[in-house]
Amino acid sequence: MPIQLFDSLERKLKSLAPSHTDGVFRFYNCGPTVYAPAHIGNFRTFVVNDVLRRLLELEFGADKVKHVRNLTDVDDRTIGQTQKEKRPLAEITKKWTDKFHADSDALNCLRPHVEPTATGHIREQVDMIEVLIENGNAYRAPDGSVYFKIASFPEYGALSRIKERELKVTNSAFDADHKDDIGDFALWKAYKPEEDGDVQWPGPRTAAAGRPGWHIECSAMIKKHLGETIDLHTGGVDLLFPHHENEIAQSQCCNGTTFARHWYHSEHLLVDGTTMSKSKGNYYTLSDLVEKGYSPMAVRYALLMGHPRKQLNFTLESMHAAESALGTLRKAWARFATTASATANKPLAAQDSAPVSRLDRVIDALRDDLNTPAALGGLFTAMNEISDGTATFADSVAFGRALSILGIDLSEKQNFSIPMEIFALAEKRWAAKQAKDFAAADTLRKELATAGWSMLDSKTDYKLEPLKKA
RNA sequence: GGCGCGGUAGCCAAGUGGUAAGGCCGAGCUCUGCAAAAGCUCUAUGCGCCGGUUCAAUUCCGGCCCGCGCCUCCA
Repeated sequence: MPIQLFDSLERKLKSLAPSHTDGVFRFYNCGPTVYAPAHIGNFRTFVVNDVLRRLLELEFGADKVKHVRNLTDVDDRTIGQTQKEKRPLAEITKKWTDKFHADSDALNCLRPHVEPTATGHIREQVDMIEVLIENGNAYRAPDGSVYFKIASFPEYGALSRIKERELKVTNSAFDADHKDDIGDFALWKAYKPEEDGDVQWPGPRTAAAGRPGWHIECSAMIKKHLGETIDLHTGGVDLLFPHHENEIAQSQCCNGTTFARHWYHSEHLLVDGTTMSKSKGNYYTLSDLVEKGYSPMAVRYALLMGHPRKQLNFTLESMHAAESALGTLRKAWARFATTASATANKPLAAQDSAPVSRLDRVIDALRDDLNTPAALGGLFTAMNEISDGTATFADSVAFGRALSILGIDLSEKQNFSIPMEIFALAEKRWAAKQAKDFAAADTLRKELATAGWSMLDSKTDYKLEPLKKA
């Protein structure tokens, strides 16, 4: 069964396969703008793409997948941030790039093979813009900016069906006030001293100095790192229009070939039933959730609980469910891993086929349009079957493989430290318990709870855990 | 107004023309000084509403109600 993914352009499921003779599957995922911490809605897309990357590597081979994801490090928002903070652009984008990497790592997302930046590809962008001007697809505006002329590209709107839409004409849509047509978009923005600080580069021939428009960076970086035709282009739905529509226009007019053979868009993450925004105060970053006591792995799990092409409503309750589910998996795996080791000496062939196929339902669910909730369900179904004490070595291997495709790391990472006074209280309680002074032990347990800690006894030992914050 | 998506148990969620995966929560049992943990067991005669097609619909068709997203900041 090949990997099938919904194609946003043709609006149907299509099989994925490399088209280049080298057999390398080329895919590009639109990355973050590094002017602030990425929120978990952003990470939904990146986690989904990470599962896709892992699945592709399983399918085509680890060395037969080339994954490129950009960093937008110059645009209205990054520049706006430099003005707000009165700091150099590079300093701000470095800070948030580092944070993005740290969060991605914590979420167990594989780094893309190439992570190009917009500022690192000014030359490539200018080159493309010049070709577009020469081809008559772009024009210089009076202020020295350059715009793409959508009327010059008949297929414009195929992806987003923009021709069937009514463009809402507002004043802000005409912000640039130099466009010939409301649908035209900026390829190059002329330098504005009062807004842009010291951010500017020499522009395309005939244009003013300034900076690239947002859309052109992806077209230029894709051309450089993946070629003129790529096998898959992904991103969040919000990028479908205008960003991806514009990329198609730019690239196809410049290169004269099909830009992306397949388009895939993941849906929005909602919070409390509505889209995330700072003004609504429903804006979570990874750090926010870690601060509340949730593990990054639980965040990843929570982001995979919904089908990637369906809106997913994120709540703290779902975080709790994710954390619990992860705990169940962790304990079950530990349990049957030990029973599996007992069978490890048996010949593999004798125990291979059936058990491995039990876990195939996880991979199969993923192959079927990246159905992550079904994959997670399959994981538990298999787990329940294996947990009856009959787990074999092959089960254990297959289970581990299924987990790794989902990028779920079950190793326990203690992300808290125990303050000395808490440890002292716990020791005191343990001593009281050993002395069978249960009244004192209970009082101490309450004290620990008040301080935000829970003490878990076993026969010979105890464990301290912080209570979850609301 | 235009484009699109969704409504399945307390919550999340998959799925199929032939009678509902899975997770969380909850309950019961075992275990246990307490509290947990762990293990086992249980939890939708029904899939927004109304019609239609069909031997059979949650699954197809039509209408309606409700929710959400997008329409040039946006993963």
